[in-house]
Amino acid sequence: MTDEAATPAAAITDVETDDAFRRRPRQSRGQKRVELLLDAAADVIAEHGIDAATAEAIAIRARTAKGSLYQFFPNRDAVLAALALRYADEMRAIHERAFPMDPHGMALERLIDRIVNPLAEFHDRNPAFRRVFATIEGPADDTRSAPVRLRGQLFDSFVDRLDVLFGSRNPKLPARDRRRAALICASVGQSILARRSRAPAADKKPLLDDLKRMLVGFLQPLLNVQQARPRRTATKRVKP
Amino acid sequence: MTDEAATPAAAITDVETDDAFRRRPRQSRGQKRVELLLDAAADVIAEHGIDAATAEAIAIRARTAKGSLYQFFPNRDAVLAALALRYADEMRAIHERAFPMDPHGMALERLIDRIVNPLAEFHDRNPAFRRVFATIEGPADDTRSAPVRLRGQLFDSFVDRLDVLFGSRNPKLPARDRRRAALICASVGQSILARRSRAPAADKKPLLDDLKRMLVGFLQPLLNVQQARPRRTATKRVKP
Amino acid sequence: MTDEAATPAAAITDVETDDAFRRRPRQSRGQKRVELLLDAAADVIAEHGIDAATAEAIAIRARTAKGSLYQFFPNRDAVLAALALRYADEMRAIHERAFPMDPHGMALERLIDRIVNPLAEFHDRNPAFRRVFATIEGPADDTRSAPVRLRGQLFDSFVDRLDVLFGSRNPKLPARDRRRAALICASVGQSILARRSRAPAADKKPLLDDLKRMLVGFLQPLLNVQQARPRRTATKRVKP
Amino acid sequence: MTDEAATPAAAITDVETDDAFRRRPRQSRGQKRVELLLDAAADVIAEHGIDAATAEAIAIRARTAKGSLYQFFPNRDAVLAALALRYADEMRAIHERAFPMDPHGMALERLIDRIVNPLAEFHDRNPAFRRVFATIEGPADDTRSAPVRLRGQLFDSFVDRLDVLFGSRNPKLPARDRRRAALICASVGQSILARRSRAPAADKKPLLDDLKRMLVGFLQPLLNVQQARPRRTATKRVKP
DNA sequence: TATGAATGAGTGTTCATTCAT
DNA sequence: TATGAATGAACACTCATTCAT
Repeated sequence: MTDEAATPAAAITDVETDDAFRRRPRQSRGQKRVELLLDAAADVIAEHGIDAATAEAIAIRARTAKGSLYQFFPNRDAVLAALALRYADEMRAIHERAFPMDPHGMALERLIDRIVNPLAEFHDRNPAFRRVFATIEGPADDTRSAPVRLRGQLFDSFVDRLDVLFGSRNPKLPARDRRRAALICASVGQSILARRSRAPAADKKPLLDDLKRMLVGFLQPLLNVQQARPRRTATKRVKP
Repeated sequence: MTDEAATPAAAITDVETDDAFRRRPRQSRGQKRVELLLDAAADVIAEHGIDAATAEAIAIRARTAKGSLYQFFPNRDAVLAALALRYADEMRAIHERAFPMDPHGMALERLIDRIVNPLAEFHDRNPAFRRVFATIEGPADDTRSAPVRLRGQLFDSFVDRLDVLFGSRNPKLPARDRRRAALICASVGQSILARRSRAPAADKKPLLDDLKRMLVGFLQPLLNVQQARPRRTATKRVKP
Repeated sequence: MTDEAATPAAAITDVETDDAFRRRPRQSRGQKRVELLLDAAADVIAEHGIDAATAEAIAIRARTAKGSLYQFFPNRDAVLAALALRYADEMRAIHERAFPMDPHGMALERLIDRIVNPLAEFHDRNPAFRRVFATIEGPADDTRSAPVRLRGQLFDSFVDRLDVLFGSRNPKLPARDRRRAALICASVGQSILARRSRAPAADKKPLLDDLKRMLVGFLQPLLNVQQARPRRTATKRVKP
Repeated sequence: MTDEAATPAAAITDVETDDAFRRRPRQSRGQKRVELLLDAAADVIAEHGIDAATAEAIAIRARTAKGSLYQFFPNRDAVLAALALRYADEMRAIHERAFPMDPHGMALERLIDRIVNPLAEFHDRNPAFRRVFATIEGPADDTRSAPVRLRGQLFDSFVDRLDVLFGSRNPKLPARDRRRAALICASVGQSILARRSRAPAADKKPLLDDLKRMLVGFLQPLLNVQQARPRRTATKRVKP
């Protein structure tokens, strides 16, 4: 179980670790500057989109000289890649907490709550994330840019997690169906959560409820086959 | 009824009609050239992404001189806008056929089939569409480019259509809930259809079925309330 | 004989023909602009050295916008490569005239005159050539720049020519010695001619004479072994 | 005699003495650091060319911080200038040993051996020297960099030495011819020695022999006039 | 003092748009 | 009118040099 969960988690973090930095900053000043630059990049992306996140725009936003950016990053894409990595790290932490060790004893609704709620909060908190990394666009070109590649890896690792989870919930479910269900849930979740974050405050709660209801409705027939489980003596039926 | 459908349809087409063309070509010669350019733009976008759709790339793909492009379009964005318009036109035709005059007598499943199937086919046929226009990213900046604006308008008009449809299916449904349901369906549909088009052939059918099942499950409680009333006693057909 | 001469001649011209141009200019205007740019590059190099031949400096010198340079050349190095090609073409013409079809009947002094004189004139006329292409620096790095590569190829093809010539003069001369002699003559010639072109006018003639005397002295023992040739009936000893 | 030799020797060393060092390091510690930096610069130049010898590359190669470089040198050119000075010092030592006190009693061949051999060895040992300082390119611009200026001075001082030497060998030789001969010998020597150092091992000895033979042949008529006097009648010496 | 971060002018390159032919 | 050249503003990236720690 731990292993199953560990693999995809690692997949997130190992993304592009190699050349993400031109040189790892050795003075605390540099560490701070790197964070500043990533924050600046996120701000620019959030406000003006990824195409506006030029080296200069990022530098200006970070109140830094353009050259400083290249002290730590080999090129502009590396900044975005590092930003993605930072998101990936936080994502991993969220996943680690969200995906329960033993999901068998948990009602589907609660399970979904546990996963969806922190993701919703994450989307709310990171406009740049939803703007760049919560997109559907797929690979069609060899000149893939780092952010696009990372976006795919982030998504895939989330699908992996769901895949494993669904498998442990219903081992009878054929692998193909399981993976497809995972893909759909990830896709729908990403899509609705991104939209929800931009919705007026009044719609946020209902949108989240609707998403959950949709996922429950979709997953129920796939995962709850073994409804009458023997080890539950007392009633306490989580779901009627 | 016709009106209800016409309004959002018009919304799609009237988008940017004013300056989209520098000079509306009346001769079929020019018309053909425009179509060629739009085809070329779509091809380039499909293969290399929107950033690669430079004026020169489009012209080369269309086997035309760069200058000719500006004979018909005031600027590069106008090309993309025109492409979006062309998609919008086809979309409108699809909607016109898909959204039935009298949806009352139609089972929800059939209704969804009617709308989703042609859209799925449309996504399959237009890789450039899903690559650029089937994205979530929303407006956040004044310097927004035409394609982004149009993408939003396309989406909104689809939501409008669904909104109207849902309203005619269940007039009791509060406007706010209705619109939200429409938004969710549009968002989910777009997301899954775009992904489906890039999926391996074997997955295409199941993905479509899953999407439909998901939508039915989500809409059933919202739209089928009135149907159940007369035959309430016996059957309880809601979910076999 | 014709073949032997043709091979190295071709070697000069085939240098980098492929991507020297981003796009071959199709209007006569463009042709002129290309020539202008090459002239400008040559001027800048002649006056300020190759490091000063920046894209901007060349453009300014050619009274052109910086961007125009990239209309015809894929990058800055390609300009220098094209310049080298132009030199190579002229060189080839010079060689074609200088290297006689049948050198057997010609005194060594005359042979050398025929080769050295036009080269001296060429060096005089092309300061940029001697500044960049008449240098010794050899390969030591993979990131070879086009001009350096071309410089080597130009030199090598000249050595090839001499090699062939020496071989036809004295077939008994071992290939290794022949090639070495060719290398030395080319190297010495290049070195002295470049220096001569920068010398005060009064020194130009004596420097040329000295170079020739040096070459004659060096080559005499290698090439004139078969001194008593039967087909020369009358005395008319060109060189005692 | 000592004076004659001393003047050009001094000329080599006095070059740029003033500002070459920002602060002349008195502690052996600093001295060592300076030597390390110069070694590093030479290495980088030898391996990747002078353009690659950036302040950072040199510092990294010297396992030093970039800032330390500026502790000892006012700017990057000063590093190269100091390197040139170091070469000049070694050169001067070589010259001091090579240029005999009384060359009158020495055969021309031995004289040339004495000068050429250590220079050949020096070229072999110092790839950076031949890469940067053994070039023909002459001054033509005020913005000339220190290395170029120094390269010229090194060469000139060698010419001076030869000039003096030739004068002492044949006082009758007109100053103009003498200086020209010195120039030619220096130029040819530099050119061939640089090439020889990059030649395959098997060619090194023959190339050196050829160079010597060439120089002997060239200088014989100019310097050995007084020796030939007694046997003038018969032989018809090649060029009196 | 030694280290490595900060700075910004400069260079190569792209590309939308205009213009001459 | 169609073609492709001309233009210049923008952007990515480098590197000598200065500065804070």
